[in-house]
Amino acid sequence: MRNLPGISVSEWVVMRVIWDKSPRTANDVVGALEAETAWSPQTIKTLLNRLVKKKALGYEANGRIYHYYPLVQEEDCARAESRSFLERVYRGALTPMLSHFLELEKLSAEEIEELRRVLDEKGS
Amino acid sequence: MRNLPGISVSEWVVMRVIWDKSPRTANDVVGALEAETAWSPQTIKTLLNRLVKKKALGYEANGRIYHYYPLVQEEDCARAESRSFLERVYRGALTPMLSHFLELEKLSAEEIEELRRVLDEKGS
DNA sequence: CTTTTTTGATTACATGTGTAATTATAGCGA
DNA sequence: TCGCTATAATTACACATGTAATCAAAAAAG
Repeated sequence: MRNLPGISVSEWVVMRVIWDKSPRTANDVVGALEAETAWSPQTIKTLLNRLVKKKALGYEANGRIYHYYPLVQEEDCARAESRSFLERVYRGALTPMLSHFLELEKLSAEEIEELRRVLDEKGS
Repeated sequence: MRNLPGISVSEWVVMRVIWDKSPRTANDVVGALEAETAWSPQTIKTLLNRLVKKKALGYEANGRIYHYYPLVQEEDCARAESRSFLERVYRGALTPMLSHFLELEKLSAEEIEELRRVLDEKGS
C-alpha cells in the first residue's frame, strides 16, 4: 500500500467528500462542495481528473456518467501526510508536536479522557 | 504577527538551520546542509533569496556578504502549519489526529509521562 | 432527425516549487 | 591597477497547483 500519490490541498477537499461516501458522480461532488467552497463545477471536474490520473480515484462509467471511488484509503494518506508534516515542521520530534497541539487547542473533558485512555494503552 | 509567508518544504529546511542559529551567511547555511541534503550551493542561495523576498528572512550586509536572520518565528510558523495540516488531513478534529499519532509512533515511557503531564495540566 | 444540453476531455494560464546555470559585480591578491 | 574569485542577482526550465474556459461527443428534448 505504498506509492501513495501526492495529493494537493484542493485535492484533499475533493477526496474527503468521496471518502465520506462513494461511489459519487461529479455532480454529487459538486453538490457536496457547493457549501464548503466557491469553486466552479469545472474546477471540481479538473480536480477529479487529476486525481484519476494520479490513481487516487477510480471510476465506473455508467453511460457517460462516471461514478468515482477512492483507490487509496484516507487512513493511509493521513499517515503519509502526518509523517512528512511531523518531519518538516517539528523535525520528527513527536512529543513536542503533541504538546504543542495540546497547548494550542482547547479540549473538552471527554477528549482529554479519550486521549488519556490512548496513552494508557500505549503505556502498558 | 500574522501574515506569515507560505514556506515551502525545501524552504523549511533552510529556515530550520537559521532558526537554530543566526545570523548565518549563505556559506554557513550551505555548510550546515551539506550533510542533510544533496543540494548545490546555488540551490541554497536561491532558497535564501526567495525567503528574503517572502520576508521570512532578513539580512545584514557586511561588505558583500549577507548575514541572514529570521523575520518570522519558528513557533508561529509551526502553529500556522499545524492548523492547516489539522484542517486538511483530519478535518479539524484534534482528538482523532492525536490518537492517530499516538498509535502511529512508538513512545518511550518518558515521552508518555510527559504527555500525561501536559494532559493533566489541561484537565485541571 | 436535428438541436440543445450535459458531461467528460483538452487546453489555458499565472504562480509556486525544485533545482540549478549563468551573469554581474565588488573585493582581494598579484 | 587589473584580472581572478567569491558572492549575490538574474535567468532558466520543467513540473505542480489553483482556477477555470473551451471543445467534443453523447444523450435528451423537441
